[in-house]
Amino acid sequence: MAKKKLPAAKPNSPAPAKASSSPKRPRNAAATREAILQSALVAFSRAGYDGVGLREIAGEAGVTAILVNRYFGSKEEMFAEAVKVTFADTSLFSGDAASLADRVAQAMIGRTDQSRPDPFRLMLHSASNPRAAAILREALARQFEGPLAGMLGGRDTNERAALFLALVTGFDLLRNVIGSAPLARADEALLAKRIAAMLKPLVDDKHGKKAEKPQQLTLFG
Amino acid sequence: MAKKKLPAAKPNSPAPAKASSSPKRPRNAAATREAILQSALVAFSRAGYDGVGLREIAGEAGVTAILVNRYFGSKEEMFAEAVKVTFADTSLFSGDAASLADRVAQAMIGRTDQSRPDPFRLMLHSASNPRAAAILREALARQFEGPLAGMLGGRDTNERAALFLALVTGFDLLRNVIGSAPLARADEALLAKRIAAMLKPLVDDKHGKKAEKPQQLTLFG
DNA sequence: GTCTATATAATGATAGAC
DNA sequence: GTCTATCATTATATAGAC
Repeated sequence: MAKKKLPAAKPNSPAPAKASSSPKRPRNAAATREAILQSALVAFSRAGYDGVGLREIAGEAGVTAILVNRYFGSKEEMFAEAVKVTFADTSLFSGDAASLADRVAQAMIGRTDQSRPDPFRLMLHSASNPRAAAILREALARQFEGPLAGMLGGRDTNERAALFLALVTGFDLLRNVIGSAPLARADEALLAKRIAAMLKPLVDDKHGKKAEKPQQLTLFG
Repeated sequence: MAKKKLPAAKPNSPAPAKASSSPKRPRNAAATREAILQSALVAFSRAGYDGVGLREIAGEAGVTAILVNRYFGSKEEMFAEAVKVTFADTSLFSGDAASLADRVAQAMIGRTDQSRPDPFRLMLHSASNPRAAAILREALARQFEGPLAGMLGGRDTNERAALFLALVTGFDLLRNVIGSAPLARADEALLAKRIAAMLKPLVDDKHGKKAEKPQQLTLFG
């Protein structure tokens, strides 16, 4: 319906007030850029890189799609900035290492709000695009794996941090993206206990080559 | 280049031999359907539901895109069948439960071939599409969670099976889709040990409400 | 600073020729 | 049984008006 929009509705309206008090039209560049970015955070987290168009992101910010390219250069560059911002909150990995597994497990079972920016959801929804995956790989390494590895003692901290994130991400995938029934319906307290039990072998490392030089870590990812 | 294809190359060729011995043109419907399906298995595993077009799938099978709709009805119906076939191999979850964690961990670290059909890769690359996610949810529950839960004793077998698959899937995501450096470079034997250590708390269940009725499981997912 | 209008390309699906 | 040709839609990105 309305195949090409009626061309006789607004071609020569007298321009009443130059739209100086329009509800959603920021006046300066910085505010417009920020509005677009905030819209992108939510949209990419909800639908992923390929799942949302520039028109949708711009429309939610109250502007048209052209401003996305004007302020960010391209969709890919905007995505890169959105990823960086979404991965900036590392509070999930702060605190003492002893209770890390329990805290993260407890935090993960509460993440069901589909309408808020979320680094794991953003990654899961965008990983299928190779370009997006490359951006996500770097953000994951520098903003998540790195800080998390810093909390872990012992050997192979980067590898153990990555396995830690693998479970967290996989759980989010099955529960909130795929919608696995056993995880969606499970008792939350018990679920958190089981996740913590899986994470703990990573935090208090019992593996690695038992009899070796006790001081030999020079390789950092 | 070649904006609309030169229209003077082959409009009235004399049709030399009716193409009865063309290298990639199956003669009967069943063979053509199977060729398309096999092409779809590989393509969907590599690029996901949204990442591959009908023309590409058909071209790899040696036919044109119209036959996809002819034999499967729509892209979505073809995807559903491809998912079912790709999830049909449950040999990963066969054998004794005692060594399940070690066997699966060992099997996962060897899955790096991007050019073969793979249920986890297929799921990871297609989960961002809501329609594909719904199809994957059902296949995962009936063809993976179910058989795996059947191998586990004790309580909440469906939930523990889902957590088991969460780690396996998350590991595949970070290592082979995102391309996390610590997981891609890690020593494989040590990696398998750590994954098995995370899976074992699920196989030999130590959680669940300790003091309760020992016989009370009537709810099946 | 923001818009309308458009360029270019790719998608899934379909009609009809052979 | 399979094709060429085309439909309608959508995508990102850009040109130029105001």
